[in-house]
Amino acid sequence: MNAQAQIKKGRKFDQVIEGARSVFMREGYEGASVDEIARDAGVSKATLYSYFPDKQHLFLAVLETECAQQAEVDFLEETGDLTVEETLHVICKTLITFILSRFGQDMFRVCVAEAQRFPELGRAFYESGPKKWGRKIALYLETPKAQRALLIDDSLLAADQLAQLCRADLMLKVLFGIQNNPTEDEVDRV
Amino acid sequence: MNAQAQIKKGRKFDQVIEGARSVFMREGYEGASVDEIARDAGVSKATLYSYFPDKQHLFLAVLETECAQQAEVDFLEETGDLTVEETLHVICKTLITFILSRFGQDMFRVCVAEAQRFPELGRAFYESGPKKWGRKIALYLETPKAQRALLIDDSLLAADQLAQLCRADLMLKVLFGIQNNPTEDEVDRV
DNA sequence: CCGAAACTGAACCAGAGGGTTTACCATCCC
DNA sequence: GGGATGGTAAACCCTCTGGTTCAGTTTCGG
Repeated sequence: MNAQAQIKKGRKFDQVIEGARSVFMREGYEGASVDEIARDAGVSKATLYSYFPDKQHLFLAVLETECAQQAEVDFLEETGDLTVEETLHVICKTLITFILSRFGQDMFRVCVAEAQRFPELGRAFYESGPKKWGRKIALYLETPKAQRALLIDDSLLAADQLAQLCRADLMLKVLFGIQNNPTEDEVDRV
Repeated sequence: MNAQAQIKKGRKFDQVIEGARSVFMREGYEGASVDEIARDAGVSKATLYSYFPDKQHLFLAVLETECAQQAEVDFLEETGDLTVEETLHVICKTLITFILSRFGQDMFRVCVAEAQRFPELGRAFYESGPKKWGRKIALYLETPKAQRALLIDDSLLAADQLAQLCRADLMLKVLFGIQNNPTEDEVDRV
């Protein structure tokens, strides 16, 4: 009764997705060739085309699972006995680590690049990534404990801004990787 | 004696660059075909190839002029009799307007997308864009007038962060365009 | 008005692209 | 044993791509 039950079948399915993922992330949509994907996935082109009707659907399928995986990333497992400042520090560090990770970078790059060609993609990425983080952070900011320590009226906007501050050096990472500024971020913000 | 004097010659040069610009921005590097560029530029493929040895060089040339143009964007023409808060407001508004403009968006998208394939591109974009803004804002923040009103130790970092706050809704623009938050940004910041 | 330089159009090339098909193998379950 | 089912390899089709060439036209400075 599942909607996608008709599409996916066969044992090599995951191999295909994984191979496609790596090639698409490396080369972008137009840059990736189906032959290369098949080779990289250790699968024949025929098999590949038995799963997906064409390149586009394969691409979308990959991005779908990526977005789902992105949405899984979590934080705030235990925040019980930390001060508000410490908690924010943890949040920022987690976010920054994720954003600077290979996964986060590739994801971001490909989605930005192809959001034009695949309009739905932009929305899906935004929903499963930034928006989700924003909501979670906002949720924490509305906690009585946080409210007592900070004066915030629009918690969603504030959450967005906090998240954005963490990105301050995203582009710098193209050149080198630092992640020691969360401390300063915190100080400035609180 | 100029380094690039040997390369560029002929009357249709600008047409070529312009056509290439629009196609590359629309389709990305791999997505753009040379035939389409020639058509769009109102020029024959032969002419095109008389200017540039290959697609890659054409692409780089386009991006070069784009970066130069990006670096031209200016603000802070007159800041004489404005309060510090007002000045910051103006700066933010200018930055946001630029970032959300068609030009800024296309620029950003293509550079992010192709920074992998053309490593120098990422650096060039960063230098002529974000870095330049950061330095300019930092310059203002070090003004005696600003120093009197704000307590800032690392003005470059602060500038980066201010600029970054302005980007808070960049992705939202994929869906709709707002620019009424600079006011709130200011309030939070000062 | 001449001659050179710039430009054109179209034909051409080799290679690679997406996508299909065919004929053949490996399981696995009855 | 004998079909299904899922997989494979390779050849194949057709289109498009980047890139070249060339005979002929436009443009323009002197």
